[in-house]
Amino acid sequence: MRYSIRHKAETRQRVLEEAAQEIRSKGPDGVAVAGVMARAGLTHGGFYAHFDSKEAMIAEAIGTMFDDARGRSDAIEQTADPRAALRSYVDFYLSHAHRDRRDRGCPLPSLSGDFARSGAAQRERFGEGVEALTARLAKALGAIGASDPHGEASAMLAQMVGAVALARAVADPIQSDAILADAHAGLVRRYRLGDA
Amino acid sequence: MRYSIRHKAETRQRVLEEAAQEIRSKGPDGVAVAGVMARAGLTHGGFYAHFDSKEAMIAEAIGTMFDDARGRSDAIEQTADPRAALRSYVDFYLSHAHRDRRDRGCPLPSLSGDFARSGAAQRERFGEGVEALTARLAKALGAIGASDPHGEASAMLAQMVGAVALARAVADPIQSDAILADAHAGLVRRYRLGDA
DNA sequence: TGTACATCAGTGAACGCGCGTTCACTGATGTAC
DNA sequence: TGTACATCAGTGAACGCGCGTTCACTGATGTAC
Repeated sequence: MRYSIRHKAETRQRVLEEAAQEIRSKGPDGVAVAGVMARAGLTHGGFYAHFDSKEAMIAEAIGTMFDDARGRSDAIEQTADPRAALRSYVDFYLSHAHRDRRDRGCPLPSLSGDFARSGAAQRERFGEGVEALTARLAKALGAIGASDPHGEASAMLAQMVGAVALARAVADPIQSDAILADAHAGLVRRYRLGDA
Repeated sequence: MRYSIRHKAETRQRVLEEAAQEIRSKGPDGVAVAGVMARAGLTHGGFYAHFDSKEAMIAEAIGTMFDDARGRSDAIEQTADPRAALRSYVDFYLSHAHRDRRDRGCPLPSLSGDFARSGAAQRERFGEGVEALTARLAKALGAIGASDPHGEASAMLAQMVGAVALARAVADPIQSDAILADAHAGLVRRYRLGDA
């Protein structure tokens, strides 16, 4: 064996992370194998030593994106006060920073349109990501006394995803800010997250 | 002059309508000039007699899509009872039929991700479409006594757009149905649209 | 310890295909006589 | 009214480019002696 056992795995992971960023900022169709490899400091020819196809890499990169998202939503479970946990997640999700950094944030608002058109494998992973996030929100909503925690978590997530998706797509910054603020106000009022 | 004066304009309109459908089902990057022309019963060579470029055609087709959407939301203003109008629009928007027919429905859930990545001209048109629809919902919400009609309309639209976008992207039909139902239940409860 | 060998991650040229765009040509039909 | 002509929407072959994929090759380094 030439390189250390971990060497290949590390390269692969680096490629996946670059891919995950590019997918979020350019969409799955917008990423080019050669571009992702170049960002990882490699040439495109080596790609197939790591992945069977571009499509297979995209499917795996979805996993990487949701791992990132999971990291951010960990705080929901780790914060003792569920109301404060929800408030801080909603604050983050509907923030200008989250809207403006497509390459870093939650994959749901950027990519639901693209994945609606893609293959079953990718859509299954996407569905698992949606469910995982919904379950975390549901736990917190249950803790503050929601009568249908999972259903309300699902509706809450839809509202945040839709608001960020629309806020990113409109050209006018005032309109965009208002879309985020309106969704934020609605959620804070509905779940009494104010001053939490 | 060879063909009647209207002949060319009619052809152009036919091409735009086919393009609007293809954009919604395949995304702007997924549409091919040759494919759209073939659907309109033409060969690809004639395309440039009608449009300067593929991009120019996409920009115009966005207008066509919002014209379609405007047609569907006309009912909100034309129905006498605002609560019934809202209920029927929410029913339509969160229906299985709307989820399953991407090529016909509202362009917001399918395309917000794509337009977040596109040029200013296209995003401006998109923003106008969002605002027009929000204003219609706001009028009805105002009529049923909402305290901040425009803000609540914006939050309501975000929730519907997010729910349809997610419902289209997940693979599992049970999960997908649940996402629509949860958003629907939330809106009906919040605005007392039950049995309207 | 030092040296030869084997491995295989990574290189870079090449191929094929799809697609946007161009262009010389066609032929249906409105107009002029 | 009928006929020749001019126009131009539409045709279809061709071109160039980007990109996914393949493949023969390289060279850094772990292992065996």
